[in-house]
Amino acid sequence: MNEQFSSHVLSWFDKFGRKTLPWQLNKTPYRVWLSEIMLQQTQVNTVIPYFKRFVERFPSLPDLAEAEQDTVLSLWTGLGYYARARNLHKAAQLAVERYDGQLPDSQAELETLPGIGRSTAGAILSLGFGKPAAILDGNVKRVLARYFGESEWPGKTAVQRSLWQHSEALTPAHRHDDYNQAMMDLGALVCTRSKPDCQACPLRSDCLAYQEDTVATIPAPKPKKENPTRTVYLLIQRDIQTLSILLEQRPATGIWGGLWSFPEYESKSALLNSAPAHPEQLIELSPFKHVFSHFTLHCYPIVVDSHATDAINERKQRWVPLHEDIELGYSAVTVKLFKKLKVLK
DNA sequence: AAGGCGGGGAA
DNA sequence: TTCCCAGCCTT
Repeated sequence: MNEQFSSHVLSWFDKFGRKTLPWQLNKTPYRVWLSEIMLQQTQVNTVIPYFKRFVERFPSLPDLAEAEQDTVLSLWTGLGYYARARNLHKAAQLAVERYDGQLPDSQAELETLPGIGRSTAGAILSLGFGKPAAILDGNVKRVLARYFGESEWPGKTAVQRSLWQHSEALTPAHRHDDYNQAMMDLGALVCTRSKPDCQACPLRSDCLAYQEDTVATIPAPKPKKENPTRTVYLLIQRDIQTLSILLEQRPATGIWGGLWSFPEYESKSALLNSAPAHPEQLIELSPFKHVFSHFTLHCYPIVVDSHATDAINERKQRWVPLHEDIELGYSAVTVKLFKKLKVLK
């Protein structure tokens, strides 16, 4: 029964699976790990150029461990979910300390490293080390939820547990790596969230959702809650002589952790209180919204022109030249505003 | 313009 | 165990 499932999946993989993604070439545990972290919340096509830049700069795990965090974050700029980059960097350093610069090859040890959970550990073991292990990423979750006609939201603890059991039971001992890749490919290419191509699916004949015509409603959507609004005033302090901008590094944890951003204030008056006393010019840029999944940020950027002074308070700050690429991590909002500033006279 | 994606760490 | 993180892509 389970053998039939995996043999259907593997036959499909032989014909249609992806076999030449950048991380599938010169395959090593390090490259598999890096790709899995990048792919955690980001789609393949977005990841590819980031992955290539990253491995070119850091060909091996010790190279990554030795790097400055700012450099790591700069290579992550635009990819989002920056905690992934901080955890990746930390995990590389731990692997150097504990495992002589190698990734460990057991599920339990892998899961002690920050950023590596059950599914990512399984992927590293199976794809990177060739050891049998099960995975359950979003693609696999969707395929299994439909195959077993799971009508409840897959994020629920009980459903999650059940899907993991199915995944463990179905993962074959032989060709587990191809099987795992196949399940991810199936979810990404055939069993897509909307408009799945059931006619092309090797599991069609036994898929409960297909039989019961519930493919369109599985997986059930995540229960949603309202999206609150926050407002920030961004102080863009500009040195008109050198065309440098004063940025500050955010705290190591939390939103945009470790990235370099404009100082934030709750109100315009608070911002002006911290700005130079007699600015030469004060420009209020157009406010804009930045939407996150759990809140919407209303941004009010205010450019204050002055001559460079020392850091205005005890926060960690530095002047960054507008027209040079410094290796620092920035959020998309910062990148967006830098672009605006470059064309602002 | 709105909603989905998605695994892991903190609370 | 629940809640929170956070930007790109598809619809």
